[in-house]
Amino acid sequence: MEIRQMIPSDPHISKLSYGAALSAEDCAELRSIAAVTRAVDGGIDLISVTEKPRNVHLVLDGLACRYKMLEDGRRSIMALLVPGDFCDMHVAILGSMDHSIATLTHCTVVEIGPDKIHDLIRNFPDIIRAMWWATLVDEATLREWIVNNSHRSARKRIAHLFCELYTRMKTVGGVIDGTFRLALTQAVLADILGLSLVHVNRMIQQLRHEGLLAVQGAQITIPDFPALGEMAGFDSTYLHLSRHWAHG
Amino acid sequence: MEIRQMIPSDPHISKLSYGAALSAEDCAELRSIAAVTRAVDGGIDLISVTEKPRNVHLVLDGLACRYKMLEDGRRSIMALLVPGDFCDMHVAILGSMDHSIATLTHCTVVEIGPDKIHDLIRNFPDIIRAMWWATLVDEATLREWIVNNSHRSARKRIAHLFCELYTRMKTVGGVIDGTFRLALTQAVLADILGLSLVHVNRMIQQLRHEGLLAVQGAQITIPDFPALGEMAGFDSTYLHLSRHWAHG
DNA sequence: CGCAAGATTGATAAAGATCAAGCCGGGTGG
DNA sequence: CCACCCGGCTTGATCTTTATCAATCTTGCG
Repeated sequence: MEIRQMIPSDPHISKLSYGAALSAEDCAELRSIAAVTRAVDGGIDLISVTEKPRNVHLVLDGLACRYKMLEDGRRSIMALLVPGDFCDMHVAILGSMDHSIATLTHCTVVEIGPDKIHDLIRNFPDIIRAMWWATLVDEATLREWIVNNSHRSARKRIAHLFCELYTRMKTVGGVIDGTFRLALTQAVLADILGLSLVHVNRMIQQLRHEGLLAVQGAQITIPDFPALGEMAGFDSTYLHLSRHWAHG
Repeated sequence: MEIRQMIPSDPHISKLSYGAALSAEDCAELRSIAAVTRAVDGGIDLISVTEKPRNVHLVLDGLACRYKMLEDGRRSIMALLVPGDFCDMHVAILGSMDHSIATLTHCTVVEIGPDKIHDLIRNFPDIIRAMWWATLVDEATLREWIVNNSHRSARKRIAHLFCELYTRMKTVGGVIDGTFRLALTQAVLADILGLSLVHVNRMIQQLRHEGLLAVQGAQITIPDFPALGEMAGFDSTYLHLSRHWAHG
């Protein structure tokens, strides 16, 4: 049986609730923000290099990424945006983009204008606080990707990425029985991890044979998450999911 | 002849002036902040993992880094802090550190308490704006490090790092005749770049023999910066040094 | 003088890239 | 309905890059 839809309708609310204690009004506001969506095909730039960024983006469904092209035509992916992820909260301070953001699959996104942000700042401080938290988690994730891509073997690198995605999907309610949906081709994995497509393929097969990973199309299953995490040296601290604000 | 001191006394002012138009009062305030310094030996943690961060740090002299230790005892360095760099502007929002910050050499640092930050927010909006700019540049630098460490050969990786450091040192007035001082051991370079010490050594020698780089102790000379940049695929856009705010 | 930190060298092994096919499934146009 | 085409996955053979191991060298300094 294939699971068609696993992401709840308000992934951003699930996610932000880890960053601040959101009231019923906050949630209502966040729901209303997500009322007007835009459908975008896969492989489309949401913002591209040199462009002057205007809106904050929110991914509600699908998969997008931050990337740069190298001199020789290869693509380097520096971040994945899964449902519930915001981006460019702040970027009005910088004059221009130094990278592009593109959809990898068909996506449902929300564009939030500067007016709305100012409204939030004035009237919904906890939402803003949660959005800052999300930004800081993104930064921590960048650091962990540096560690992963610089110092781990191909095998661990792949395993670590899947552990991260599993955990992130879980926070937006996208994991059922160790299974989640994410249309990651092996070519995309190669661009993320700085490995060749062929090598990614072989390492994934190895993980499959060891029973640590199961992939069928876009459906990814991690049968024994602790085992995979142990193998990869995965420590979720950097995702800051502890809701520390609740204790104080 | 060896150049002893090349960093001007207020590197943070030089740097922040790229992030916002600072008034004479802003500069005076920044100078007074840097009046009370702390001397720290090399190899000391300024903040370590799991600690609850309190103060914002500013490096006035020396070299520090963000790092994590891996399971197997290796060290992964995710960021270098050179004179003029702030860190943890924000981090009060997060409950705990997910990495450590340590000095690599003897450093002169400033610790800025929450009270001072609140004072700045109330009375020096341009300083705050510039500090946000610095934070966003740090984030952009993390992204470029992912690209560098994931997709470039050892040779280019090293060259690219030196191009970045040259450029960053230049913005704080630390470059004279293509020469700057930075006490980077080859072991530290290995931890930054995810390469073995031996391989770093050989590649640096290669760059030296090609006349692209000269290293004598802590003194680093880049005789032909455009040539090195060209070779490494270095594009300084991500450092956001254009002073866009000046045109508008 | 002798030590320690850092740089260098040579020999060998392993991880991963590259090249070149082949395969599989789903969509499409005749 | 079927041939074929294309994107994505798989395989095998071979080549490069980089790691590892084990010394040795250099230099500043107590």
